[in-house]
Amino acid sequence: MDIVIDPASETPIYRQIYEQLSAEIMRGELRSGDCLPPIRMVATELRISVITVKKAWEALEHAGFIYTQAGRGCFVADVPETQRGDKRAALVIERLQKELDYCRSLGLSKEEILALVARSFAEN
Amino acid sequence: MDIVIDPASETPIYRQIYEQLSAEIMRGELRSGDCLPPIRMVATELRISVITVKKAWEALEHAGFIYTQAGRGCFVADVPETQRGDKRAALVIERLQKELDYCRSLGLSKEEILALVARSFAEN
Amino acid sequence: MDIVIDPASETPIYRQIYEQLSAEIMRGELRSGDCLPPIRMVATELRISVITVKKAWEALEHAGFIYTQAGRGCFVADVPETQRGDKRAALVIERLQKELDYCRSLGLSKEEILALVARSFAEN
Amino acid sequence: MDIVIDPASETPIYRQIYEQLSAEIMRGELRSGDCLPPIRMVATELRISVITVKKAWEALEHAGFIYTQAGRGCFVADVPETQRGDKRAALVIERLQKELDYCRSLGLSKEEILALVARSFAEN
DNA sequence: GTGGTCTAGACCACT
DNA sequence: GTGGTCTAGACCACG
Repeated sequence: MDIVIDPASETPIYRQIYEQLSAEIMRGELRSGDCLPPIRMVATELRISVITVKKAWEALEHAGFIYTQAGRGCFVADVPETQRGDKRAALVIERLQKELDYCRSLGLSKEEILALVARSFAEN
Repeated sequence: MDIVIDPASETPIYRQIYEQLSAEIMRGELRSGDCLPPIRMVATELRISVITVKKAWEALEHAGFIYTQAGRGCFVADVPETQRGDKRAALVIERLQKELDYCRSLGLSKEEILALVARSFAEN
Repeated sequence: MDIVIDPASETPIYRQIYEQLSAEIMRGELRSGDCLPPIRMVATELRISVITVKKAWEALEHAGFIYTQAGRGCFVADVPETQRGDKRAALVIERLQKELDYCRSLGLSKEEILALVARSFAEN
Repeated sequence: MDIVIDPASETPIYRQIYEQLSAEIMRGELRSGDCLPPIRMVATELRISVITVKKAWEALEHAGFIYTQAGRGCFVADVPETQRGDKRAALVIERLQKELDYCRSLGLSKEEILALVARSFAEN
């Protein structure tokens, strides 16, 4: 469970956590039933407020990625393989679509964008 | 000079205006020297506060897209053709790159992303 | 009577005119009794509003540099040689003093400032 | 962090604040990483509107003197020692040069100006 | 608690 | 008429 925080980023910290954990769950790195570390511990390690971690956890629970058992902790929920594709799509497609539309509004051509995509996948 | 506001959007109104106008300037629809309509008029037409329009204008001036002559009005600045490409790139590539990286981190394949791009350009 | 306007400058146009004309009078280039050109003519030549020229003229009259004869025009006032020094001082010393204080507040040393002064006089 | 407001001054309040704080940062009195007091507190102490303070803060951030972390506060940015000289110069030299040129155009001699400089540094 | 956004409305300087 | 500044006061997102 790696989480990297960029305090200078425009995206709020709790959202950075949410995006990274949800991605790990969908990639299968965190498996159904796995227990998440206590929020106080995460907060200490990341040097951020407990409230912020709590907010990220809530977002994850709300989206169905984790569930809470009062007094015991938080666990990774069971996301059936078939649903993962849908979730991924729901998470990302709208955002990407917006970004692409913005690119087009600036006059970027389809070719230019395709080149960027290719580069992104070539990098690693 | 078309501006469309979405009050429900997460991105602040003044930023929506900024993005649309900067895009129009970079596409060359608004030409160097063109006089922008008075902020009060824009405010009335868009049914928003003068101050919100002013904030957008300030952002545009700050970014070098327009310049102000107190008492006379605001004018489109001279953005050399060669710089336009750079500005567009600087504005958009970083954002798009981030989005693409996030898509990949969710496990989206290159093919899935290319399909989204194709769809975006097919729509209109 | 040369006047050069910089529309992009922060100092208002009427003040640019005021400063240049008052300087010309104090240097003796415009002499006591000389008739100034009609404001409409000045406005046309400088491509600015008549109102702006009027404002500059009023400022000059208020400061005692020119006087108006209704229906005939505006004339350079009689500024005795002895008074010129005082007027110059009054005009400029306060402003320069402020500027120097600001330089000091930024930590500029006396030597650095003296170097700037020397350079200013060395240029032409 | 001393700020003194002169409500009677021609220079806008937010600019007075900007100039004083930027000077303190460049002199090294406010150090990189230092947390600025909350804008509402500053507003209360100076008996001005929060918005006016915010405007000053925005100008400082825009110029790279401070950075903001929403929800946490504003912090003094890291201005490398080497850049400080440049920033100071860029800020002040142009203004001082203009002022000196104006003095010369009024016929002030180099000696007179040097005397003013000497006096400015003799005062305190 | 912090800053970010938006509102309505006033007054001033400049053209 | 234009933009520039300042006001008071509200609501939201973030930590």
